[in-house]
Amino acid sequence: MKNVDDKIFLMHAEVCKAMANPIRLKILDALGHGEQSVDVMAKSLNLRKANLSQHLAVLRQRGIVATRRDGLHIYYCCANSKMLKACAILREVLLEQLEEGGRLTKQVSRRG
Amino acid sequence: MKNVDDKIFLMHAEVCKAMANPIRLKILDALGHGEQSVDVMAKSLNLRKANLSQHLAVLRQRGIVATRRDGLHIYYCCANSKMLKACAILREVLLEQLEEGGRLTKQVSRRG
DNA sequence: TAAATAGTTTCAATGTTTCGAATATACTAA
DNA sequence: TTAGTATATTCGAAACATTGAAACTATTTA
Repeated sequence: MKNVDDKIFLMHAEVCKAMANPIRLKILDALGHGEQSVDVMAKSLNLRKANLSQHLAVLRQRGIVATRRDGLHIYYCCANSKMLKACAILREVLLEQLEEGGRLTKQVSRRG
Repeated sequence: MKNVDDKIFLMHAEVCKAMANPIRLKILDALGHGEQSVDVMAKSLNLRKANLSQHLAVLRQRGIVATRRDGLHIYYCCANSKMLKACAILREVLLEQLEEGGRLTKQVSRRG
């Protein structure tokens, strides 16, 4: 049997794969503010329902989001706030990089 | 021009893509303990050099690792410790899920 | 300079992800 | 039961990722 570390690396890669799409990251970001129905998300993110549903399925399969049905509507929420925390840290780094990049670009154009 | 948020979601997805592979996560984990040469990593991770180099290129292109040459050797290190922090949080969640799963399995088999 | 070592890149085969379109399922109301 | 709304699944095509093998570049040493 495979050891626990290898299993964790595999699971970790699966989670990253699930997050490796800008639409799915927007979905997670939206769910960070509270649960939402597919319908509402489709409108606010401007996506076809079928496509949104496919992305939600990916997140569901990896246990990143959880669902609750209420009548016709299915409400999605983030399954674990620590995952949002991990996302937030990465975004922090990227924002820094973006700012850094902007500053460098300005310096270069000032020189050119 | 695309707005900053969209750009961040795209960059974030790129970073997740780069991390969405168990080999690359093992590489990052190894680099968490300090810089290492390709040669040493190839041996410790039991990978062909060409393949390791391909994975390192993915991490390099996304700015996740940085390099330094010293003579014949090229040393890789993690470019930003916050990224390791984000990885650590995700692994924490996954370890919890794995433990939770194990506990449930035991309960089920006790009942069965 | 040639040979050796460390690392990278390119190519082609194979596998995976993404999407829209069509189809299917779950629930509600008439 | 039928119709209607909300969501999910399946399929096929295009785009993308992963791999080993071979060819390539950079550095050191003789």
